[in-house]
Amino acid sequence: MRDGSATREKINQAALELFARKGVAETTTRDIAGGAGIAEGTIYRHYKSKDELVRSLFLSLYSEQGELLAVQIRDESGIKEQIAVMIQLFCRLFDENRPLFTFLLLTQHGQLERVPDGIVTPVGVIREAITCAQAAGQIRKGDPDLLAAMVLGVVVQPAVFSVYGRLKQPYQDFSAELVQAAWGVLGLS
Amino acid sequence: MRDGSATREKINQAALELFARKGVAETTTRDIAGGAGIAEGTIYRHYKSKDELVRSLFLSLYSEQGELLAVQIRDESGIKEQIAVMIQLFCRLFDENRPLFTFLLLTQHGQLERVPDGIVTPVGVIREAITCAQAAGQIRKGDPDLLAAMVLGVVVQPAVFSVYGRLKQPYQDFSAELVQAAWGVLGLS
Amino acid sequence: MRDGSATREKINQAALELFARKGVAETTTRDIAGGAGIAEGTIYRHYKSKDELVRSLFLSLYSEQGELLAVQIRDESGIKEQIAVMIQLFCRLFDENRPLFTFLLLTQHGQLERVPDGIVTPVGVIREAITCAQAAGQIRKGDPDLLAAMVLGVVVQPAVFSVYGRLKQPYQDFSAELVQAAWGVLGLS
Amino acid sequence: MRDGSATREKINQAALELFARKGVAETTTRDIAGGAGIAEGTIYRHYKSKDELVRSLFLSLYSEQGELLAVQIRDESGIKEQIAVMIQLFCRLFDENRPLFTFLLLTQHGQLERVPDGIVTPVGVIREAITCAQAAGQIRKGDPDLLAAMVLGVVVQPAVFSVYGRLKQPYQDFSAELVQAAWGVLGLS
DNA sequence: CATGAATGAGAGTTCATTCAT
DNA sequence: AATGAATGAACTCTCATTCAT
Repeated sequence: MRDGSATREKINQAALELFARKGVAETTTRDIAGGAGIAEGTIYRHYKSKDELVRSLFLSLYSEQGELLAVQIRDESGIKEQIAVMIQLFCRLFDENRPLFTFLLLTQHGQLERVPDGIVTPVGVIREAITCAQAAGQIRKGDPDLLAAMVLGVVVQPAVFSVYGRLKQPYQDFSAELVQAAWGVLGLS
Repeated sequence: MRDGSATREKINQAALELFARKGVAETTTRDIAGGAGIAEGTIYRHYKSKDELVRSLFLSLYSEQGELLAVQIRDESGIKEQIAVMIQLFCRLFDENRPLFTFLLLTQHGQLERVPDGIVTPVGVIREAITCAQAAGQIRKGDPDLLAAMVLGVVVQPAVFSVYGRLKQPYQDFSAELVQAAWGVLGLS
Repeated sequence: MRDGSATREKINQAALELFARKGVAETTTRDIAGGAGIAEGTIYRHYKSKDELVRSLFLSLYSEQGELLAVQIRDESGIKEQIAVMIQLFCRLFDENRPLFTFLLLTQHGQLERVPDGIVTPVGVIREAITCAQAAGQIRKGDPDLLAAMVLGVVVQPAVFSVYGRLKQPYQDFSAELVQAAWGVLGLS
Repeated sequence: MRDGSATREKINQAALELFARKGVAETTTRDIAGGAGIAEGTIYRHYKSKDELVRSLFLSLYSEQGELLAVQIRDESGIKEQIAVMIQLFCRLFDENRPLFTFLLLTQHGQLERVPDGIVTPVGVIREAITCAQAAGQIRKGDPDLLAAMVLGVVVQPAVFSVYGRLKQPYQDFSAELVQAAWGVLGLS
């Protein structure tokens, strides 16, 4: 903490919050510096550019979510339970840190194209679980990328609506319905 | 040419294509003028600002999609068929005009918040169909906004992945699977 | 009036009113066309440029005032009476057409430099009257340009204050005081 | 140089000189930056807009002149002496810094309307002196605003003519005549 | 490591002017 | 003579980035 990593964390926090609230293009480096309580130039001691800050923030948070999901389902063997715990986790995390998910949702465009290989992503984890379940005969065959996308869509689109105020309750209230629907997508129960 | 509607259309076409390819913030008014083959100042005879161009374009295209869906399901009475024809229509339109959907998908953030009331939107149409089906006892009760969001997600998220190259086939190839999944979301067969 | 001079007059009226209210630089050709109820391009059938419109308007109105003053004092022989009638005339015209004087007052900067020779101007008329009075021994010697400027200042500066709201009564109320003061400037009674 | 006050001063100097020479509307921010030897963007670290630069410059210089006058007449008790020293001071300052007065004279239109209360202005000082003199019975009754305006006009209008080349001598040459005329306005000797 | 004044390329926008109708 | 859509040069202003302190 002597080495300035506290400063970096302040930058990340301020940037995340501002990006979620105003959008990336609409947030200036001055905004970020102001929010973090530091000088504008200081940002450039920690990131080569604003763009790198955005990418770094996105990638670390995106893969962090992937890893949380991965850990969560490690001990579950059935796809039904895996889907359920993933969705419950997502709902809880979403309610606990909306700026984070707002940021991920609205930054995915422009970032998804350049996610490097060999990173654990939420989609990757879902896709993996689906592939395993297919191998185990738990669910029907079919393009696992498509299935993963559809499952993700079931969970993410209501979250988008929640962010934009069309759905007003805590996201966890929808947990059971979301699980049910995701199962439906995969033809379960 | 006596009226400027041809010019306005050229602006719309160029803007749509550029917004889809590079993003809104990354597209300059100079880019648009160049793409449309007109002078930069001419944009401002048709739109008060770049922002108004974006909003106007989004709203007209967004509601146009809504109306196409509405027309398509008018003569269908069962929710299953309605879902099916909507998805088939979406798949076909998506393949026929990717820039349009790319634009809508990546511009929704920042625009959805300010969709005026009294406009026909894709979500509105889906929601309406779901409400009717619930009233008719065709599907289970439950928050129609949530159900509509989930159905939308099933169709839209794979489209996003398609736009970003994670799904490479023509979107119509997924048509049957998408219909199946959407039914599953609603608990239909 | 068949020949478009009515249109020219509409342009002049609208321009005068707008220039007085908003200033020359702040008034656009679009404003003028709108105010005159004509198309923007039409202005250019009557004036080569906005600048020429301003200059033409200024010069014709400025010299018109000069001529009105000249006519008014033609039959007066004493400087005291001449000063008095000029000021009374100015006060009346000012109250009757404030936009005109507002325009002249705020456009003089930038126009006075290029008043062509051989034109009758208010200052010229005052200067002439002073020179005559000096020749006739009615007032003391002294630079007639300076004397004319001072007399003009006595009348014009309160008018400026009136335009900007620091003096609120009708300008004619000040008539007697202004005459008295102008006489005082010239050392009369 | 650690604080930017030297830069601000360079901007003020360059702007004043250019505004006086070419007019405010005709002076671009590029001109100012060029004149000050700085980058165009630097102006905006010191002023929110060109308009604010103009207003700030006008107000500070205008009130500065007012304060110089106020200080000058503080120890004079008779209105005659006060008028005399004010005019002598004005003449000297005018000759020493023509751009400053040219700027004030041609910017007053558009700025005078928005002079905030509680600021010392040249007119205010003159008006105050007149009011006192009236109270002391030194000069005749009458609207002090009008009297102040007339006295100001006597001094300012020749200055305008001087700026536009109609009066060519140093302004101090007129000092005695101006004093005499100003006294005449007030009915003194 | 942190600062913040300065930079300068380039953005969005304005508007006097033109010209085909 | 009148129109008004189109022009394009030039404007004001923004902001990611640099660098002397």
